[in-house]
Amino acid sequence: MSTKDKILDAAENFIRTQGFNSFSFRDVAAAIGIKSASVHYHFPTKDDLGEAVTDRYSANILASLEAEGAESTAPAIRVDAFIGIYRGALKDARQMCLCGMLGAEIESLGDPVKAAVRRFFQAQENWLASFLRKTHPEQDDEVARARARSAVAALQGALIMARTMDDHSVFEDVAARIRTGLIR
Amino acid sequence: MSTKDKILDAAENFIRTQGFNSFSFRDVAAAIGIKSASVHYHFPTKDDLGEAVTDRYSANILASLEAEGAESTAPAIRVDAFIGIYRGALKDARQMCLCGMLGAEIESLGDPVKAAVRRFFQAQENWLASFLRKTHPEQDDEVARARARSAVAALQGALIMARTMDDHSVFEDVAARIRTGLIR
DNA sequence: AATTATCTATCTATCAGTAGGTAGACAGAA
DNA sequence: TTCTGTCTACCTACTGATAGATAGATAATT
Repeated sequence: MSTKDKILDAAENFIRTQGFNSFSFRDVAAAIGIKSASVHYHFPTKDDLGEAVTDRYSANILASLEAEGAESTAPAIRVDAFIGIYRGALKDARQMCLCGMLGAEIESLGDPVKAAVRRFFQAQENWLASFLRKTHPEQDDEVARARARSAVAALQGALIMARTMDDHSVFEDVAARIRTGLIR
Repeated sequence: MSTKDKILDAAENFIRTQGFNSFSFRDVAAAIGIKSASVHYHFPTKDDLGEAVTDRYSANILASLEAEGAESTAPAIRVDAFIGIYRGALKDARQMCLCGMLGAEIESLGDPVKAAVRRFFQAQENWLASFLRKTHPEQDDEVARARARSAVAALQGALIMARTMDDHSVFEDVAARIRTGLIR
């Protein structure tokens, strides 16, 4: 793996566990065995790094939804793929969604990172709303959008609560209700 | 207002807008026109300050629920009081729930703050679950708990999304669905 | 083929600024 | 006098960021 990718991996991990403002260039460098000046070589400023991590994360999520939850797949499978992305973050490494974390800290971020986080949430809402318009063509677009927003919000909040309470059942309780709410 | 209260107010504001790791003792001191050493006099460490802010916040929320949503009040009013706490944070100052922010950053916090945040979420869940057991006595306790957790999670996530998208309608869309879900 | 020049990725060393935190002086109130 | 609250002055550690050196690979020129 290239150094650039190692840096992105380490930075993503720091952001998703501790937040954007609680890690330094030195932390990232130490995590992968280089010096902080070398991190600056690949990403001149912390905002550059944050933007790159966020863009890569968004692309990965969308690609994963494309793979596991393509339009041809059955509705229940598609919903499970969507929820599974959030569950995986929690189960694999007790992490937040990258953009859930950055969204909480949004006021302390630079404009490029802010914009990248916005794009992520818009994409999540769009994916779910478009799913709902397909499975419930009789429903108003506004209703689909509201349902989509509610599901994304609940998943983000579920990650916060499950991590805080150190109890995965919090996430599962919320996920189960979202699932039936989206499939119904 | 006492200096101690001014410090708590300023710290709460910083945490709820930017997060616990993006403000300093100097920031707090400057916000209220004193020196950082004086902040240390009232709260020796940053953890002490974080714990005090969190405990005060929890007490205030519970008192407010006691006042506006006491057990004798009609269910719809009680739910509105609960949701209104979250809406107020967003509308008045575009702030997060203090514990939603700290919950996201939980891994970077000291144990006393962690514990205080946990107590808040447990109290929120308990309040809503006890409300639901009263309005739906026929329902299992586990269902009430799951419904309560889902509502709190969705409200926390709604704050993140509404702030990130700079669009209050995101919050209102989610709040409306939670409201009907809780009253039904 | 040999030489020269350029590029890439890293390093060491350093900067000015800020972090959380402390010691001790001082003024006013009890 | 003693206690309370605030101050000045300072500490060590760390922050994001930069400058300049260096080694190795690659490309261009002779």
